[in-house]
Amino acid sequence: MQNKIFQNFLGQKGLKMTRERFAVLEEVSSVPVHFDPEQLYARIRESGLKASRASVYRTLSLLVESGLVEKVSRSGRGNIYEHTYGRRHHDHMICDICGEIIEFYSEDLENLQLDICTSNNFKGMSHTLEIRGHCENCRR
Amino acid sequence: MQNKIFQNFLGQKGLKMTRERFAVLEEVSSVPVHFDPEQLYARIRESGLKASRASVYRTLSLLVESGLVEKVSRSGRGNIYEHTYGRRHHDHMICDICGEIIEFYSEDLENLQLDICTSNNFKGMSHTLEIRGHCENCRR
DNA sequence: GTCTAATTGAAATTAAATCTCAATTTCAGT
DNA sequence: ACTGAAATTGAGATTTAATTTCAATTAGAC
Repeated sequence: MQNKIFQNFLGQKGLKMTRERFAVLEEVSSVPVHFDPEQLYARIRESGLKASRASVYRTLSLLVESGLVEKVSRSGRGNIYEHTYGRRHHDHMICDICGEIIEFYSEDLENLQLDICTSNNFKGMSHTLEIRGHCENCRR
Repeated sequence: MQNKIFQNFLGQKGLKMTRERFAVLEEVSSVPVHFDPEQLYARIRESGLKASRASVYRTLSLLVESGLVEKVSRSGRGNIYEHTYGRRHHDHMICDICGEIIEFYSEDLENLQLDICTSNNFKGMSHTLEIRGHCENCRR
């Protein structure tokens, strides 16, 4: 599972699996799917776990590198991350009014992007598609 | 042209066309297509024009609202904007290595997004697609 | 020209994220 | 289990981006 994955990732890079890194991964698993670093830090403090703000940010970067977490958006002030372990890739619609985040996935969309990368001789590693507008509820 | 457009926009909102706002729009027109607010501010200082940092940020928001400027990305630290007057919508590939920004446009991609919005009962107003990876030059 | 509401700018403030560096911890090699 | 080198940590300082404050100024309707 994800602990093993993270441990392998760290091993490959000659990094150590510390108590703090474990705590961050632990909390990432229990936090809502979309979260921001400060939220995560606050929750770690509340739960018995321990990791400084610096470690939270540092570990978050490693988790992104390892593929367990993705940076979702930078619409507002800070970054929003999401826990991606066991969830397939998807993109987001964000309601400008109520802030709701709707996830969607389209095979066609993914393929189209691959084609576009190919024809530009670009090696696409990741992407973010964010559609902003008004959600179902706010359309009235 | 764009001055008129901005003026109309301001008029409609009961806002005033000030020297400072004019200066910002002026400089947006001469700056490279992709720019960040601090760059813009620096260039305004250099040229004879005058507008405080606060006014630059404030005006930039208005320009986005008016449609003359778009927020492109928030990949790194600050926001990147682009001047969109007279240019059609497009998306971006950003090289993780050298930072190069490649623009692209795909009718199919746009249509696909429309379909996706429709089937989610979402009224899409704008979107940002950012593909990150390695550009042609950096692939070796 | 007058008047009022909008706007400005300098500096303080907020907020997110990163950096510093002495003290601590991990873990590979024994 | 012990040791030592190298990685990691945390508290607080720092950086950077952006926003806010508010008294003084200015635009523009009348």
